[in-house]
Amino acid sequence: MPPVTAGVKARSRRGGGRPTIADVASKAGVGAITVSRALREPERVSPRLRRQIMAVVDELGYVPDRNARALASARADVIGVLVPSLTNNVFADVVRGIYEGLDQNHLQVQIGNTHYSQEAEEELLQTFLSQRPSALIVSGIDQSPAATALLERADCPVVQIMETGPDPVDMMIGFSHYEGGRAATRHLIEAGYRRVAFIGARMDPRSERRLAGYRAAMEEAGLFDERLVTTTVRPSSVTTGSELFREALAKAPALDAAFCNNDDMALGALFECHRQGRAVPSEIGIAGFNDLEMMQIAYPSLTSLRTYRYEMGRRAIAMALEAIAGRRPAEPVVDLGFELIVRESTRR
Amino acid sequence: MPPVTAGVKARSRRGGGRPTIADVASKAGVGAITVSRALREPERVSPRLRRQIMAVVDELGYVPDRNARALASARADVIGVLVPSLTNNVFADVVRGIYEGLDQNHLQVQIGNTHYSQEAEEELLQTFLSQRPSALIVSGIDQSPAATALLERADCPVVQIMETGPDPVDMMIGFSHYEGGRAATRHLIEAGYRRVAFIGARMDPRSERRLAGYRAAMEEAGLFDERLVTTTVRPSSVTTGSELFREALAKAPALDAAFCNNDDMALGALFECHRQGRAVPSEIGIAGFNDLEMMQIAYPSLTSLRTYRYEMGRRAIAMALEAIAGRRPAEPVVDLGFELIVRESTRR
DNA sequence: TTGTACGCGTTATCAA
DNA sequence: TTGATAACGCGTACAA
Repeated sequence: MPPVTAGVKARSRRGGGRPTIADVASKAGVGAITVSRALREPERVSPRLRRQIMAVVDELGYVPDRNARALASARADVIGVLVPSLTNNVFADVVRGIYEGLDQNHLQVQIGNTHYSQEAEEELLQTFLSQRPSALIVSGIDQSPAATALLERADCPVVQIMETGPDPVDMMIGFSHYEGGRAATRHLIEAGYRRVAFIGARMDPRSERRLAGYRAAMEEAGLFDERLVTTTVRPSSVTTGSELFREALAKAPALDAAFCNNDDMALGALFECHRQGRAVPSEIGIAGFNDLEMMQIAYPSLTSLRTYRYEMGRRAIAMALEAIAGRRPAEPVVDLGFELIVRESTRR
Repeated sequence: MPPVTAGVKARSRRGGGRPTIADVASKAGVGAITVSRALREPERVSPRLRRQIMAVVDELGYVPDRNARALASARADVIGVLVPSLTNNVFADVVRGIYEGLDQNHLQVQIGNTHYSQEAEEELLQTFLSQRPSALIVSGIDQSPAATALLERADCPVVQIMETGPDPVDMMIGFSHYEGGRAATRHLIEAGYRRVAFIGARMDPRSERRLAGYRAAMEEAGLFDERLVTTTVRPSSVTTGSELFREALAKAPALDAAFCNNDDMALGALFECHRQGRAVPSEIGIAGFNDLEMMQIAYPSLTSLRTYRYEMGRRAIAMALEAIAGRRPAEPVVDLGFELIVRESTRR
C-alpha cells in the first residue's frame, strides 16, 4: 500500500502536508537517501541527479524537517550559549561575535540567560542538553560542581568564554580579569593619582577578580586602604555609577581617582563629577573597564581597558566549529589579553 | 528479542546510552505512553502511577529528548524571535522582556538577527519554520512580500512587535513612531526652540516614520526647513551622534535644538556641545528617543521619549502563549503608546 | 555512486 | 485511566 501517490500528497499526514523527502525522492525518481545526500553533501551525488533533485526541491518548496533530522542523527543543529545577562553591552558584543562567526553555517544559536545564578545555569544546561546540541558555550569558569559534571558528560564540544583559568572543561577563551584590574590601577598610580578608589556594582566573580587586581596594584604601591573600596550587589548602570561614586566620596572625601568596574559605572562617575563641579582629570581621574564605544567620545574622553569581546565570540564559535568537525583546535585555551586605552580622563 | 534488559541499558544505542522513555516505562512497570502523560499532563494519570513513574524518572535521571518530542508532535518547543540588531539597547530590552515573560515555561527562545535586511529576514524565517516553532515574533511591519507570505502560511501564532500599523499578519504590539516623533518635536517647539534639527542614523523604517512625525510637527508650526534634517545610513552610536551633530551645525549654524533619532545619538550630541562649549539647554536643546537609563543621570539630564520595550517583550510573549494555548487574545493588536519625559536638556 | 532496511524516542490515535 | 500500534521524517549502516 503506497503511502504516497506520486505528486499528490496524502493530506491525512499528521505533519500538516508539508512535502517530505519522500515526496521529493519519488518525484525525482531517486531514493530518499540520495535526496538527503544531495542536500547535505552535494559532492557525493552525481551532477545529473543533483540538478534533477534540486529542481524538484525548488518546485515543491521542500525544506528539510530539522526535528526529524535531529532525531535521526542524534544531534540538533543548535549551539547553546549561556550568558549571565542580555542587557549588559559586554555580552551583547560577545553574542554578536558568535552570530557573525556562524555566518552561513546551518547552525542555529540558542541563548540562555542565567541571570548570574548558578542554579539557573544548571537548569538551562539540562534543558539545552536535552536537545543534544552540537556545541555549548558557557560564560565564565565558576560553574557549580553539578553544572561542571553536566558539561563534562555532555557529548559535545564545550567552550568557556569571558575569562581564562585553570582546568578548562574542554576549550576556553578569554582573558585575565585580575591582570586587567591590576593594569588599570597601575596606570592610575603611574599617572600620579594616590587615593585611587575602586567602584564596583554587581560583583560577579569576574568583578571580584578585577577588584583583587586593583588591590594587588594598590598594595604593591603601598597605597591600599579599605575605605577606598565601594561595591554593591546592585546591577551596574550609569545611575549606579553616579550613586556609588557619591558613596565613595562620602567614605573617602580625599579620593583623587576612581577605577570603575565597567564603563557604565565610569560614565556615571563622570556625570557626577560634572554635577559636583569636580574637574576631570585634574581633580579626579576616572578609568573604566571594557572600552565601550562611548568612552572615546565622552567629554572628557574616558580611559578604559579594552577587551576583545566581539573577537571572543567569533573565536569561540570558530573553536566550536573546529571541534564539531572533529578537529581539535591547535590551542584549546586562548588568552585574548587586553589593552589599556589612555584618554583624557586620566591625563593630568 | 528484548531490546532492553530491565535496568541494564543496551549500550549499543546510538544516542549514547541516555535513558529513554521505554527504560522508565519498563522499570516502572507501565506503558511508555503513560510515562509520557505523567510528565506532560500529570492530572491525567492516577496518583499512584504518577508517583511510581516520577521515582523512576529521578532514579534514572531521565530527561525527555526534545528532538523526538518535536518530531512526534510536529511542534518544537521553540519560539523564534527575529530582531534587526542585537547590540542596540532597544532590542536588548525587548529580548529581556521576552525571556522573562517566558519564565518557567518549557519553551526555548531562538533569536535571529536580520541586520535590518529583508533578505536575511526571509532566510531566517525559512530556517525557523523548518523547525515548526511554537510561535514566531518578528520586528516591525515592513516584511517583504515573500516573508509576509511565509508568515501567513506558518501554522503557528505570529506576533509583530516594535510598532503598530494596519494589516497585522496575526497579532501585533508596539506604538506609533510617527506620533512619537511628532510629540517630541512639538515639545521642543513649545519649549521655545525654533530651528529644531533632526539628527538620525541608520534610517530604518521606524526612524523614517519618526522623521515623518518630526516633519509634520515642524510644518504645522511653519518651521520646517530641509537644511535642518541630517541623516546617515551608518549605524547609530554615541560617536555618530557627535559627528552628525557637527554636520548639522555646518549645514544650519543657527540651529537651536536637536531631536535625535535615539538616545545614543542624543548623548553624542550632548558631548559635542560640551566639547564646543555650547550650553545645554540655553543655547541648544536636546531630545532623544527611547529613554534609556542613562538619560536621567546625564549632565544635564536629557529629555527623551520613553518607550515600553521590556513591557513589549513581555506582552508579546504573553500573547503568543495565549495563542499557543488555543485562546485568542482579547486584543490582538496593542498600542503601548509612549511618554515624553522632559528633563533639563530642554528646559530653558 | 546509489539504494534498502531499519532505528531514532516520542506522541497521536484508537481501543480496552 | 491505561495501553498497543503506528506514525513522525530523516540519517546510519551496510550492501550493491
